[in-house]
Amino acid sequence: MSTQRSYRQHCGLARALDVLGERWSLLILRELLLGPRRYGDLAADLPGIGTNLLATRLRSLEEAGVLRRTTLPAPANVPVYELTERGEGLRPVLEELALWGYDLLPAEPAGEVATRASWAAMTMGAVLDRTDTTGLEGTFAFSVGDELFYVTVADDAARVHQGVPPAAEAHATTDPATFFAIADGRLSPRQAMRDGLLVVDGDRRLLGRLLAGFHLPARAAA
Amino acid sequence: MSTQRSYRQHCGLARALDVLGERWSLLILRELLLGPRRYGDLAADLPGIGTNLLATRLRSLEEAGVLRRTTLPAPANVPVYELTERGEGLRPVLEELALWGYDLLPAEPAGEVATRASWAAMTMGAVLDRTDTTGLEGTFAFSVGDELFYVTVADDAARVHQGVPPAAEAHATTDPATFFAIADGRLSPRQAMRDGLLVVDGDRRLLGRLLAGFHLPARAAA
DNA sequence: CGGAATCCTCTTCGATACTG
DNA sequence: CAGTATCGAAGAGGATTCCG
Repeated sequence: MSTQRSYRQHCGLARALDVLGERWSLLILRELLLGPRRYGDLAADLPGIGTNLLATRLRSLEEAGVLRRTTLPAPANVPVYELTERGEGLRPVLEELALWGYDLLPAEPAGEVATRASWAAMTMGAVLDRTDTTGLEGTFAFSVGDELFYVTVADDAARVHQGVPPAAEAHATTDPATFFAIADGRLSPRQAMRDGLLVVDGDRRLLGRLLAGFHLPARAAA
Repeated sequence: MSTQRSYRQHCGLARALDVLGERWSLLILRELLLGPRRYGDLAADLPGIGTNLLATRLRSLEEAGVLRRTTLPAPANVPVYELTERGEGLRPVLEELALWGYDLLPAEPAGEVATRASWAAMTMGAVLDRTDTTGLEGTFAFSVGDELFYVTVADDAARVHQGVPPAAEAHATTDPATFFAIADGRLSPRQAMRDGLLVVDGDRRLLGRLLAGFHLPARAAA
């Protein structure tokens, strides 16, 4: 079938791009960085991809050993796609590239642009992952609109996962507008709580400390 | 002209891919990581690109502020393309991605595959850049077949540049086969010198120490 | 109903030829 | 030397249909 288009260069970068360089591939992997996902959820979170192209990309990424198709343990028993270890190895690359691109992003979403709190959270996770997190260890759940995700801070890795954690030090509930306002520093968590826009269950102090590091990057001067 | 195809997602990664995600773009930037290049040289080092596509990419990358078109100072006075600071900011991303892809590369170039010592050198530079280089500071020139490049090791940055350095601690001359054999550890520099396959001018000891760190990455087990 | 394969149109790519 | 013009081939996007 696929003629396997290739740059035909004996070079690591060219080889990486042979595998990852086609349209949508890295965005599929971005979604999987948040955890295993179902086909339909991937399609929903990648508006515009078209179901045929999603299937094609998933197949070629699976062939390349970057992701695998598997089945969630009972009682879920649903088929999902998840990163392999090789795919997980792309996390630093995708985080760096996201941070680089964040600087090119307009301050406000303009026009018909899809927005997800979890995309911002991934960028925030990249920031947190590059700072000292001692004393912040724990799990922090977020409900933002209809999105559910959580942040885990361990020894020296910070990760954002989609879904609901088994347990958490704190659970924050808010709406997207408030979430983004806090994330880029326009609103303090303290003020948001006072106004009833941010509701926190659990360890408020620790969540407050988390939010000091879990935010969008400073933007370069225009 | 170009409808500026975009993923239309308010996400750093998606934005980065809007700018860099099209075919050939990152390979053009790879070439520019080695220094300013002329249009014709880019075309020659990217076999298969097609001159129209090269022109289109250069234009859009210039518009994105990743590279600029400029003129080399007299007496050269030739037009070249070079990275902007924003483009230079992609170096860590490209190095990480190249290291990731290097692992997928077959041990031997198979079939009709272009090979350049400078591509390997870039990967080797990425390795060197991630190790401690104290005591290795200096400039080291290489002539490999018809390729000329040099490695600079400063405080804690190692870089590979195309061309001839103003001055160097040592100058190594060899053929591609010997260079690759040394680079991936199949041949010791010492042995290559004894066999007359590697000729070194200047500080042999320091060059020998450089080559201890300037090599291709260890390959993951198959 | 979720997970794809098919079909059709439009855009992009690749190769060569051509021009200032 | 540094690009632009052109054109057939391949890829992407969208809707619909098929399969379990």
